[in-house]
Amino acid sequence: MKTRPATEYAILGALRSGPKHGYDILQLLETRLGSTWYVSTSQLYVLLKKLEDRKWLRSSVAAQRKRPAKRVFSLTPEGERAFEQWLFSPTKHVRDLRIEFLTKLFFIRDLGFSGGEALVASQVKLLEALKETLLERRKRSKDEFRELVWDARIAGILSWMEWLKTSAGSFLSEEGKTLFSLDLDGESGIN
Amino acid sequence: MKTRPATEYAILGALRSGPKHGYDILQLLETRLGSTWYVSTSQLYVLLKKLEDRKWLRSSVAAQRKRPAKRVFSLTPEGERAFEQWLFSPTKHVRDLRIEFLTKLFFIRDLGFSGGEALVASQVKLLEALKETLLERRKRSKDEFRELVWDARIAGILSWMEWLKTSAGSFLSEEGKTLFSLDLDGESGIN
DNA sequence: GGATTCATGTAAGAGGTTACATGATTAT
DNA sequence: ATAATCATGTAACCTCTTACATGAATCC
Repeated sequence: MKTRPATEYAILGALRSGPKHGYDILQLLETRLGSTWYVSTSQLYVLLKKLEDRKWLRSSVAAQRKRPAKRVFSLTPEGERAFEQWLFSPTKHVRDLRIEFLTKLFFIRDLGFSGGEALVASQVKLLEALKETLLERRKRSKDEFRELVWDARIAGILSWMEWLKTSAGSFLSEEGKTLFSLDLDGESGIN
Repeated sequence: MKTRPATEYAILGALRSGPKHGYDILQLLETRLGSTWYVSTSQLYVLLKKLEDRKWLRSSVAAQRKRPAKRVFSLTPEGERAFEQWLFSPTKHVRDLRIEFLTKLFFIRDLGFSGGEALVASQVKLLEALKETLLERRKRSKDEFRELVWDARIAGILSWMEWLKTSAGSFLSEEGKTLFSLDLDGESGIN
């Protein structure tokens, strides 16, 4: 199963709070997500077309007296489902945390969803498991270069786990709209 | 100044220890760099052609009695210069540490270069400076999401700095380095 | 007789960037 | 007047992946 590129979900997320036209989406992603997620204007319109073909979006043209016509996009029920499924899934790869996971957290809070803590918890669990397999492999590694590689990856994972438990936790708990529990997992007292 | 994709430098690195043909390069990168750097067979031949066009490589066809002809590639002086310039430059972006920087360290040790410690030191310096600017920006950040983003990036940088000072340091200083020995005559040494 | 190793490539496609192309309105 | 904002797109190109294509030699 090939997962769709994350950029498309950012667009879905922008539309989750109501129908918007292309330029609007651009503004929203730029001002709110900032440097975390840059979508070029060209790419945006290409992706909007693609998402409409896939029936996750539909559009209607809104004529304006003084401006070029706008194409207003809105989520279809399928699109909404796809977005929420993406939103609450932890990322499989560590490299996707930096952009993709951050964006998930953004939308969860921005759109007023609950379930952020659960997402963080499942991401921690996933990283915990990954860390274990890497530690295993590190033990078995034949040469020093491999060890160096595993060390780097493991260090990165630990850093993200720490971040998830502290920064991400408090980001979600601020505002107090959902119950905050840092009781993330049973078996890892290790740091 | 657009930097060349790092994959090409891995190929140059493989050839730095002596002329090789495509299949050989593939084997070498696979067995030595392993999962750190995967180059598909198709990509390899495309890149070899590109590098030859760029005059960083030259090739000659070596006929074999019992096998299909091999095209043996070797570094030109320009190629060698380009490789060494790449080899001793720290990576500008944190995301490139995972693959590109690791590979630099591999080649420095594998080829018996000195100057690894200096590279590590300059990479640390670069990250240190980056950390400072990020800390500055974090202070100025208007919303909590931006703070979260900066926190993640800063944590990642700190993790890498720690790794550079410990793991990378001991990797370079350890004895039993494989000093490269050239095997210049064509098909003798292999299998 | 069938799988694996040796050995080299082409072609299509996915996902993205940069450049190009258009044009009206509004703010300075 | 001219720059910025609003508003939409196409085309070319880059890097990498996957699939396709070929074929002899050797190992089991």
